[in-house]
Amino acid sequence: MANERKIDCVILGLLSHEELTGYEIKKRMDTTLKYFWSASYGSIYPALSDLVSRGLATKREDTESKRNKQIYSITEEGCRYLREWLTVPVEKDELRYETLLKLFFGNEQETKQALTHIKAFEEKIEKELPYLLEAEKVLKACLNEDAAHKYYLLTVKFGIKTYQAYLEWCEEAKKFLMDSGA
Amino acid sequence: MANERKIDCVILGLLSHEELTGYEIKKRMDTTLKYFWSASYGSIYPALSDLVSRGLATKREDTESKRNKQIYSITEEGCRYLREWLTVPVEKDELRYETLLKLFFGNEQETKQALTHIKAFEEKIEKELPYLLEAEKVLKACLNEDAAHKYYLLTVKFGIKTYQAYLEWCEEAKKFLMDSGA
DNA sequence: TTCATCATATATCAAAGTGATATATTTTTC
DNA sequence: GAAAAATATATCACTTTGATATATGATGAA
Repeated sequence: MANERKIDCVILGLLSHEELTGYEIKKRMDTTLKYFWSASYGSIYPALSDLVSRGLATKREDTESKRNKQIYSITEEGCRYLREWLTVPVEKDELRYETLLKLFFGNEQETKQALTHIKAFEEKIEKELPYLLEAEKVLKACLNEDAAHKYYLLTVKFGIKTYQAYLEWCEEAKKFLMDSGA
Repeated sequence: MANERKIDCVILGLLSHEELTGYEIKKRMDTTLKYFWSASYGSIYPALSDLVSRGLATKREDTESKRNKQIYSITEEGCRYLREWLTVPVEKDELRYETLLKLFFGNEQETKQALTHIKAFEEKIEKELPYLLEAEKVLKACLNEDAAHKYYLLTVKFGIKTYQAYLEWCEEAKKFLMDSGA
């Protein structure tokens, strides 16, 4: 258990809670996991085939719906693999903010440009924060319904804390740039 | 100017301030830019060759040192390219925290495991925060020496703000998990 | 002084992952 | 009933990582 592909672990993590199609997995990525992880179709579909061939998941065709649905489930072996991965220490937490990159090289540009990037960042965060706050409310209300909710709430709280810190920084950064002579 | 490779832009950004070798560029990545960007040798060296062939940078052999040093400089064309990129809106700010992923799937594990991951995260942040605080002090002291320092300080302040938010979250998360019955 | 270790320096490559695109069907909306 | 949106799978060129190989200069301890 040294070099696990992250995509395998995320998919198994999602499947450990419910059966899903590739499309639904992508949706989870773009909503629930969005604030701390992402994945593309180009990694999800091949990974699903691979998981099946390795016996970590199984696939069945959906007969009820009219759609060409491939429903994936985790196997016992898959559960073991996931559990094992969860015990291994975290390898990497990575932040890759183009906003900070453009700001860092800002001496090449006008103060105005820097302010534009900061404002765009601020707006994006302000737009997303309400969803996190709503999620917090919902999760707090149904904390006892599922043991997993406790952990979901923790990741949501992480998002809220950092987003609030971002907004504070935006305020200070704007003030700093405007004071220091635009 | 739609699809710029990020690696080209970071390298040009660094070269816009000083001449550098590939090795030195990697060092900048691992120290100064570390908190919001990263890059590997496997992308830096090919990108440097490519930048030269596109006329955005020039290469000269270092004759003074005994080492096999290839020193790269930005060209006028490269400066234009960089300036142009800096004006284009940010495409993506991405956070990819394995810690949160393992926490999110934590219902599969013991509370103890979750606490272990949180503590490891906390320790890592606590270890790195002093460097950011030191950088802040240094930059504040020599703010007027270089126009770029203003922007460096902003990115450092971003790091400090978020790291402090992380530490607050760690405290709360640990308390929450221990209270909710370990 | 010599030997090991560390830092400097460049280069390459398999593997992982992205982002875009193609295709087709069902469901919703106007 | 036509158009638009959502569901669903699949593929591929391209970017980047992470590991590894190779070699030499600098440092310091024995």
